[in-house]
Amino acid sequence: MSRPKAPGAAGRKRMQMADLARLAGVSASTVSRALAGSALISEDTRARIQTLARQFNYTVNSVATDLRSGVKRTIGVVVPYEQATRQSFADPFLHGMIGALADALTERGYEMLLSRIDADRLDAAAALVDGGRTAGLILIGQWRHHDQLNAMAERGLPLVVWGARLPRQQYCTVGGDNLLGGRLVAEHLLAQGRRHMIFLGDTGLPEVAQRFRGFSQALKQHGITLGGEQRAVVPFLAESGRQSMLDLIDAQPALDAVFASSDLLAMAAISALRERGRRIPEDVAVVGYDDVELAAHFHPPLSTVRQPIAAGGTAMVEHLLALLRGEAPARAEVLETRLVVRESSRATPRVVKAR
Amino acid sequence: MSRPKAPGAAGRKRMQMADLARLAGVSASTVSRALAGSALISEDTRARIQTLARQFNYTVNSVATDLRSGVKRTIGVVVPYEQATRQSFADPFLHGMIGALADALTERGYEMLLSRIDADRLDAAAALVDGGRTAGLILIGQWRHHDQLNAMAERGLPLVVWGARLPRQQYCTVGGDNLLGGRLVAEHLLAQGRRHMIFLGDTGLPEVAQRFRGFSQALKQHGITLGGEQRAVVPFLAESGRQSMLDLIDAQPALDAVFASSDLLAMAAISALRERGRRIPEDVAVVGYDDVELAAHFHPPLSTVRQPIAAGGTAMVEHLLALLRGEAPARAEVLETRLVVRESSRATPRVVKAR
DNA sequence: ACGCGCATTGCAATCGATTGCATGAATGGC
DNA sequence: GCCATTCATGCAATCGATTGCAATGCGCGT
Repeated sequence: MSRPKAPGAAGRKRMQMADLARLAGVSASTVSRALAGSALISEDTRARIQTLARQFNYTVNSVATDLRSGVKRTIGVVVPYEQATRQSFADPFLHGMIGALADALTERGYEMLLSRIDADRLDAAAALVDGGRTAGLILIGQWRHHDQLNAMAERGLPLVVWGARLPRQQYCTVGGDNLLGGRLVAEHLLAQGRRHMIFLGDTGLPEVAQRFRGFSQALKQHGITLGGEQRAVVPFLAESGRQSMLDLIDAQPALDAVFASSDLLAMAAISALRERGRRIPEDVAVVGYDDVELAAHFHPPLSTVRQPIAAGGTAMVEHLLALLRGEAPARAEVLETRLVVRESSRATPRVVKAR
Repeated sequence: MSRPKAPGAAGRKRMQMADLARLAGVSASTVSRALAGSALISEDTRARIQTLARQFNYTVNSVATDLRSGVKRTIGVVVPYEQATRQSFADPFLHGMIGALADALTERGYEMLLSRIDADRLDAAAALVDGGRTAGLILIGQWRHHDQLNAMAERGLPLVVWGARLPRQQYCTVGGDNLLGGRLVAEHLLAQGRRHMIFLGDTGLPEVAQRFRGFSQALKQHGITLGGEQRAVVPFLAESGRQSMLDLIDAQPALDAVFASSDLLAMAAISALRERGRRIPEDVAVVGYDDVELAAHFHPPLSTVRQPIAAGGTAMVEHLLALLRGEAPARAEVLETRLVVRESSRATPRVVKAR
């Protein structure tokens, strides 16, 4: 007797295993095994039950399954955001990363719970695992709280983090070679004859700090020292990047190269440079970081440091699943990192000024 | 007796309510009520238990809670992808939308399960609800399967879709006014003296079809008819956009305006136009759609049709929660849609040719 | 001193599945 | 034709919480 369902309301009761069992004239155990594809069930019973299930739109309640079986097929992907700047989903890099993780998880039969948390309380993410909702965590970025991440890992929380390799690190990271990335950019810009460099990015974040270190160390080897005034600490936001760049141009009219720690910042910087009448790359060379999809279609096409995002997503998922299998945690995986040179930093039609 | 935990392994058993009850010297019922903030529990018992819970990193197992209480605090956000083109996360618009949804859901105490599905089997998303994992669904885009969405809604599935208002629609949509958007672009381009227009986008998708209709209808009112050769059916992918644009330029050298159905396509088109030596906007005006963050920082800054993404995210969540409360479903909400004119289509320094 | 009411707390059933073990039917060996 | 196997299925306990109802203890009025 199918009672008339309330018009459009959620009044309809969902069918459950016992109902299907009744329909099939078997016990719930049999239905459970049949749908799980157990070898204990005869071929025709299984077929009959599966057909019935499809007919009635029945799907096993995975909440109950998870509870009983104890295995979870959901992974928490955590995107921190800074309270102050509301910075978070702004950067296209993040977008690519989430897509890569979604792919990797889906392929392996896992679901993805996407969660935003305050970047100052990374450890709040632990509630997703403590509360039994997810089997493990993937955190995008270390932000300013290496210590919190270490504490979580020491507590035995299955955790993989996108970011930089750091001293005394207890958790597993996957990331690019930021030191190398910075160095490559420095060498490239030097080879183009640039001398007055600017660095754009928040060096309070480990990855950015390493990019800066690689950059400035390589410059120093060539006799160029980067002072504090050649560096603007800006969050990964287009508008801040543009504003900082405008200030820097006014303060240092001689600048002839900019290394931005993300493509978004690089594009914003280019926008600002144009406002001040600088030509790219003739007057100023600009290099970004990440090689997001749009970088190639920007004008001028953006030189940038490429990190293999898809491979990164896969690596993070693999490391996490290994952790969940109880394998010993890898400390850090460093992915291939290389410079992609496009128009925004190519050639220097302008004569290099004597120093 | 805390057994020594296997080094870094997942061997550690999670604490549960009964354990905490033992520690506090009360029953599990009391712990449950105390943590839920029930008025039945005395103030000091509650405080004692809550302190204890914090001390031991105890978090109520929400899988068990959901099962028993029947209320779910998780919403499925579904991002379809086209098998053929692997198109999905590519468009920055999507990125903004996911961010807006994450914000809206988090604010209201819901979690977000992000799921990718085949755009040809939108109804596969129903498994998230049928399987009890999520309370309802938010689908981004109607793609080519209005019928599947109707069937899901008729089945009583709590569902809200981002997209266009369509005839005989049984489900709730939230979206911009695509017809108006298309018309605004047409009128703007005409006002700039443009006459040879090109439309870029996959008109197999309802939203794009409406943008095209608004665009071509407005043109027709001004005596301009858009033939099939003035329209390229391309997916939302940068590389396809660029390639189609190159072909169009070669086939129709006289073109002086391009309306792309997404900012990503517009940027790719600009990139292609430049390759062929066309100046933007002097030779060709380009207008995009969405007003993604980068549009303003592109070169030249991109004219585009703006849809309020954050408001859209909030609206979708509100409609879905209303559905879950059993309220009568709204059929469609159409958001404010307006043209943002920037450099890419501004002015026409070139003398308008006599017709 | 007794009974009543109120404020707390515990017992036990329940949510919807999974799974070890027991059971019953069919088959095969001798 | 009877017992030992094998195969398929059912019973009942269980996962970790929530919640209606019963029980306890206490204060207080009379």
